Amino acid sequence: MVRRKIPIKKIDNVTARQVTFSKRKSGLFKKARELSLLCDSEIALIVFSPGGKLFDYASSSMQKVIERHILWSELNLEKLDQSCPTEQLRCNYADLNKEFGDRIREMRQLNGEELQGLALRELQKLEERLVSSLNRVYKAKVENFTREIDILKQKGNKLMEDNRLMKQRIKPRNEICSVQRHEHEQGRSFDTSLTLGLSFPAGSKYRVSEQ
Amino acid sequence: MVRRKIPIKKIDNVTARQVTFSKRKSGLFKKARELSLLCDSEIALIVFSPGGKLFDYASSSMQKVIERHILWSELNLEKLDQSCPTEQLRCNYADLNKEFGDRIREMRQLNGEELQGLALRELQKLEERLVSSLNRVYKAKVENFTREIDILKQKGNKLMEDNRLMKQRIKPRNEICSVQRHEHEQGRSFDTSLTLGLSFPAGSKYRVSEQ
DNA sequence: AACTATTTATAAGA
DNA sequence: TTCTTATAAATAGTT
Repeated sequence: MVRRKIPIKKIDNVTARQVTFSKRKSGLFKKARELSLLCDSEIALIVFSPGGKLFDYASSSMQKVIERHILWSELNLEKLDQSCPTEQLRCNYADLNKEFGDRIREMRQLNGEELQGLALRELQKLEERLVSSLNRVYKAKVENFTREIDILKQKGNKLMEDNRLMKQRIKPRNEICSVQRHEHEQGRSFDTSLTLGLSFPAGSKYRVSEQ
Repeated sequence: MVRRKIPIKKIDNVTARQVTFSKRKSGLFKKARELSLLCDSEIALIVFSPGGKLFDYASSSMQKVIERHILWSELNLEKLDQSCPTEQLRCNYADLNKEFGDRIREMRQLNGEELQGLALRELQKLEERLVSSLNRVYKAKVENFTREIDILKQKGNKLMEDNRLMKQRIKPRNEICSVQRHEHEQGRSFDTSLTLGLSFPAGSKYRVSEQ
């Protein structure tokens, strides 16, 4: 783009490539910052150098932008209905979808310069509501997972208590009881010996944000 | 940047802002594509318009770049050791960390033009190995979660079987047995009634990729 | 890192 | 929206 125009294809010379990368990277990040400021738009930029080093920029936070991107990707692909497990959640999503359609149709009927800005604000509000609702759906999923484990533990503890009581009734008669094959496990609380961290790294840094 | 220089702050006029957004967005995406091609670097760009519309670009795939970003963020922040649950996984990470340090030191001792390219390739290989190892660590975590649930179910089933056997021993004697308070639960397989989908949307589209 | 000749990007206007 | 154009900004090659 200057002393001589260069073709846009991989630069073979390693040194020249490194220099160009450094220069153009600065330019790209500057442009990203400027667009974000000038137009008040949310932007994320991730760049890995040819050497594998990471450079990034996010107008708000990388986590936020990536989450928003995930939400919009799922919305656009209309794939959520497949991954929505319980009836309750399915309804939740179906309602949102219907509402979204209704609103879009409503707004299509509006005309005139003045109403365009209004429609835009309506769309933004609608988006906010969708994002917030989807976040609630995701949180419900995570809660379900945790709940399953809790319920399993509870049921296990009840069974152990029953077991213990029945044993007390049987033992005094000094019977050889086939169920004692698991005795070594009795008396411990019903739990596994596994100490678990997070199920997925996203669970720490990239979890769905609180509403 | 032209007929007149404009200050880099939010453009108040809505129309002007939309026009500027459209123009600069094109420029930004063009620059991102060019940098990716010229320097063979992995790039992702996410832009939300002031109206909330999504535009994105990724040199490979958005999923890949975001995953690589997550891995590198965790590496850079050196937070993994805190979220690494089992001793085995902790060792895994510690070893990788040590190896990384050793290799860096090794390469720092190298000199000369010719060796720089070699060192760069070494770094890239090393990066690949780190990414692959971290992927294995994350997969292990997910497996642990699933295993915990399986073990809980297994233990529950064993206890239920014991319970049933003991009951058979007690019942013939026609005793009033306090443990029958849970009888309505007997006979079912040990499980919850919850039908679970994914624990997190990331689990589908943004899960750690297979190695 | 600096310089600078050119190419690109783009703000304002049509 | 799209084009035109005057100018600002970015940058390839050089030092």
